[in-house]
Amino acid sequence: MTDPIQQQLITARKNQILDAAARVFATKGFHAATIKDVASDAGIAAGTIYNYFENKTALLFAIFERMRDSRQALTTFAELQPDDVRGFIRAFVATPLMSLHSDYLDLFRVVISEIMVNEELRALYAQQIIGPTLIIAEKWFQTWIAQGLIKPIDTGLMVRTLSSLILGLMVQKLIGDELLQTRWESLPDTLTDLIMDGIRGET
Amino acid sequence: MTDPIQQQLITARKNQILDAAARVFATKGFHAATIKDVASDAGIAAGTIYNYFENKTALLFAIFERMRDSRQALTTFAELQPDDVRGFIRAFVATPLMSLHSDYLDLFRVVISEIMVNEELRALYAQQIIGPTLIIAEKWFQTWIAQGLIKPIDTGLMVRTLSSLILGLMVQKLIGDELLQTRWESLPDTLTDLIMDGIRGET
Amino acid sequence: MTDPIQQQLITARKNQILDAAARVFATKGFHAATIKDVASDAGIAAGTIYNYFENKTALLFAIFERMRDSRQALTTFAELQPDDVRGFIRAFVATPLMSLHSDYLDLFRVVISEIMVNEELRALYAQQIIGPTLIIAEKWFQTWIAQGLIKPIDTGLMVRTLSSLILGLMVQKLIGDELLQTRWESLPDTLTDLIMDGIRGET
Amino acid sequence: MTDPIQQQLITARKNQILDAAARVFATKGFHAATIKDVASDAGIAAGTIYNYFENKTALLFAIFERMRDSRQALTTFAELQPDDVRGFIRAFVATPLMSLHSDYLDLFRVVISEIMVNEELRALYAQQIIGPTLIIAEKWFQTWIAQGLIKPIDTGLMVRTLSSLILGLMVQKLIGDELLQTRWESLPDTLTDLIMDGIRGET
DNA sequence: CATGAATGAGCCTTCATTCAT
DNA sequence: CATGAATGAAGGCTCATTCAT
Repeated sequence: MTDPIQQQLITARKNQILDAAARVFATKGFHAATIKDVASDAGIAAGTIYNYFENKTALLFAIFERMRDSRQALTTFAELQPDDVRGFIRAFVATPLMSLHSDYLDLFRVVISEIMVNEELRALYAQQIIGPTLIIAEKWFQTWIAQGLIKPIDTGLMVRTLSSLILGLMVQKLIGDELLQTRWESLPDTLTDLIMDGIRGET
Repeated sequence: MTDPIQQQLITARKNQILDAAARVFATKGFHAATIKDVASDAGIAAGTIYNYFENKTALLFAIFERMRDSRQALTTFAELQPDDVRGFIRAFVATPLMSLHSDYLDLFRVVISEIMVNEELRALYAQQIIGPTLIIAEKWFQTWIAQGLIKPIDTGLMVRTLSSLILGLMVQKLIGDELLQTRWESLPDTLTDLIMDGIRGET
Repeated sequence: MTDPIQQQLITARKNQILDAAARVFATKGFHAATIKDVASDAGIAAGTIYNYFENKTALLFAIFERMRDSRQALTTFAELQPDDVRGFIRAFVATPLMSLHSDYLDLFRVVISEIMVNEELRALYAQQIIGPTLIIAEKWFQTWIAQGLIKPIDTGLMVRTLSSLILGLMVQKLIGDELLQTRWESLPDTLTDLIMDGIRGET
Repeated sequence: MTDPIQQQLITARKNQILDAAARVFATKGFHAATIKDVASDAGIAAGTIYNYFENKTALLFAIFERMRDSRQALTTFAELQPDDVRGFIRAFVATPLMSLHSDYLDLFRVVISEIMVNEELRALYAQQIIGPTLIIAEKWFQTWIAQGLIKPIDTGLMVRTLSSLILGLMVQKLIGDELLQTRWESLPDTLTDLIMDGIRGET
């Protein structure tokens, strides 16, 4: 049961299956992909998958969790100066944007697609990914306002606007916007400028 | 063949079917919905649907086209003053946001979900909805820059940022963000302020 | 919906399927029989069965109901004289025994087998077949006791003994007892004698 | 090979497995029970079962054989007086009826169910359990008739009637007849009276 | 001999689509 | 053009059985 070597084997096999599932889902989409597709890609028998995952949906959820974990690993703003508004904003924007590797692109597409439609997955996404980020960010904004570093804006709407902006850019990139894809690297700076100062010409 | 009365009947029947399909898809999702579900909701036989639409996917595409048309109808900025930057931005943001009625919410959810996964639908969305909007908006921004009304920003990235912001807010609302849902009405003004002037405190 | 011709067609198709199911179940047993077996035997596609029956188990239940109905049709003792104890007993015994045609033999085997194991079917059998018979019979016995026609026995146990005897004979015949099969016709008389007078030699 | 200690170990392990199988089969039924269920209940691995039994069906057969053996152990009428007709009948009836403990109830249910459907098991039951009993009983009846202790009835039908009565009562008890369950203890006497003297009132 | 992961045949069921009426 | 019964391909999932360790 708790044999560490067994656990490693189990984890390895799970990852093998999830890697295959991620590839297949990304290629064909979740609904079009079959368990046999995943099994073939993983080089195992279809039935074996059910020794490690409850059902097809569980594969999607596990993939989702892996994405969440890999994302949380990135979301560390520890080294930032507390009053460095611009630095924080840039990091806040750049971190998720840069995590959207070309490897993850198609997988993210599938997960987002299912999030829209699957209530349970949607709740997970809201609670485990969006939620914590919003709370952390909102505290920073409140601090800055108290310090007079930024205008006294509605922090709740502000953090949602920021995260929506990021999410929307990702989705639009996924949709195939060429300019976004070629200029993706320059987004953090451009966005930070916009958020800090807006577009209005100085008068 | 091209008997106008026949055409009207055909159009009416198509709309009857699409109305039903929109309701059913919105309720159960595209994949979970069956042709019989749609037929029942429309009060007709399942076979009849195939007299008007090629297959199930065609229903989704037709629904998509209706959404596109209704959206294009809204996107008229004719009455705006050419130099009213703030007015344009506000309209540009408010129009799609306000079109996300509660009626359309779930349907939009389904369509977005499929757009992510269906390449053909995705191309349509990019070309027919996002594309024209971006082109129009970009021209305005270029004009304003020429007039010195706004900073000399990268207009391509700018319009994509704006439309992504809108799209992202819609998606995040769909995901179930409560604050966004209750404060939805105040978004246009808040966003316009942000876009125009940013968050930085005046020094 | 309530079109009588439609109803007839539906009933005919249901019977066609049930006939096939009865044959196949009788031959291979319920669990070993597949839906495709039934469909092939009925000369239709597998999917068609699901237009008429919920699932495989529903087929068994419907078969059970047909047997119940055909059995109830036989269970009429109206023409008997109220004080004809021997006549009643003989009819009570003979009716079910004689209904066990060779056609029904294997089917009855399957149904009994499932009744043992399927709680819902068991409840149906107890309530709809055994129960009513016991109640009717018990009233007759009580009348006869009141009239002094038979000994003051425990009527509850008596009617259960009788119906168990019948059931047991059927089961034992199904098990393949050759003597029972060849002498089946003489059972009613033999049993009636036994029940009336026992085996003890007159002293 | 024929090491006696090895044999004991093998027998013990077989019994361990059969005990578990009996419990699991009785609880879930033969078809619903899985080999893993049995293995879990026995506290061993699924594969181990196949070191002792050919396949799943073999478990059922072995259980059946154990029931047969335990039953034969009971069926000893040695101590009865050869002319004690009533005593013999009572023992003949009481022995199997009383062997239907609540422990065995559900197991018997499963075995009977499979006997109905499995031809091989059915043959075993007929030859090894019913058959010998009938032969023994028939000889007694013939003796009694020769002695004038009972009427000159058809002994073949008679013994089958008796054993069917017992079998039928068991089945009906299994089906859930409440009165039979509460009055089960009084059956031997009641049945013996019935068989000996019938129900007809003395004239 | 014990283990239990791997296997893969096979089943029930769904449902988009067709077509005779 | 409407109907809806019939179709049958396809998929998720189970589980008895095997066999390398």
